[in-house]
Amino acid sequence: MTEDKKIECCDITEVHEDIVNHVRSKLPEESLLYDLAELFKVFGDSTRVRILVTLFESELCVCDIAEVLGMSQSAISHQLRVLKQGKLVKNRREGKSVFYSLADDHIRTIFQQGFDHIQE
Amino acid sequence: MTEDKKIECCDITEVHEDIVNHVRSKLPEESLLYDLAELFKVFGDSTRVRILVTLFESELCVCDIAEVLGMSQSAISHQLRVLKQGKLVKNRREGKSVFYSLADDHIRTIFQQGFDHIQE
DNA sequence: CTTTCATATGAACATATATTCATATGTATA
DNA sequence: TATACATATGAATATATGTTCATATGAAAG
Repeated sequence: MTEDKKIECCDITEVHEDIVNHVRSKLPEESLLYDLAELFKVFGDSTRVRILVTLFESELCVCDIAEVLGMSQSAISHQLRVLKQGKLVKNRREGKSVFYSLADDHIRTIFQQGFDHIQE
Repeated sequence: MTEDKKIECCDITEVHEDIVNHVRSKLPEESLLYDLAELFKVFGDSTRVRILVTLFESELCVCDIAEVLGMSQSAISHQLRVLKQGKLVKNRREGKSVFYSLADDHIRTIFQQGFDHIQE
């Protein structure tokens, strides 16, 4: 039952308890929300954002990304690893080079929505 | 001019230099990309994601959010501050309580796209 | 097989950040 | 005014994370 569940804070207990229970019943599964946060965490670094935006234009090898962004090959490589783990980029080998590209198109949509939010 | 700009890595210099210059010219302003990363950084924490999803359902006071998520009032209050700074939530005072709600609807769209990305 | 070059990776370091604890602020009520 | 309660906040702590440096891996060429 729910009536043995008591809310300690907030005086107007009954009203809030209803709302609390309703909201709780509507919440998505914990693991889904965790995964969502993990996805946004990957987007939440300016180096990774810059890499992804760079890849909007063209498939690129690691050293070209480093050149475009003015950063070390190692730093870029580490971040590409994070992006790959998040399934945001894919890569293919061509001789000594490895070319990276966007894994799917949700990224563009999400970034566009992000831009919209910022610019208002 | 551009020809004095030399790429140290990558043997096939000429080809890559073209791509690098092209991509560079298409990149959005640095500050915009920084702000975008800052926005996603706010989304990139499971407590804040859970707070936002909670607010999808209903306006709530701080102690109710804490109750729904099973966390301390202080922790929630600190995170609400971050969300407020990111202009993702707004609040209004009603007596001793402060009610928080979503600041705009981009958040739902962004989260939906995030869910879509995860579930494929 | 050895060398060269592009990329990947482990360790170390510095920085950022989420939560807790204690306490301050602000509002309503006795 | 004094008390109670909801919220906010500063300091401290623990943990996560981004970059650098050194080095390993892997592919092409001599």
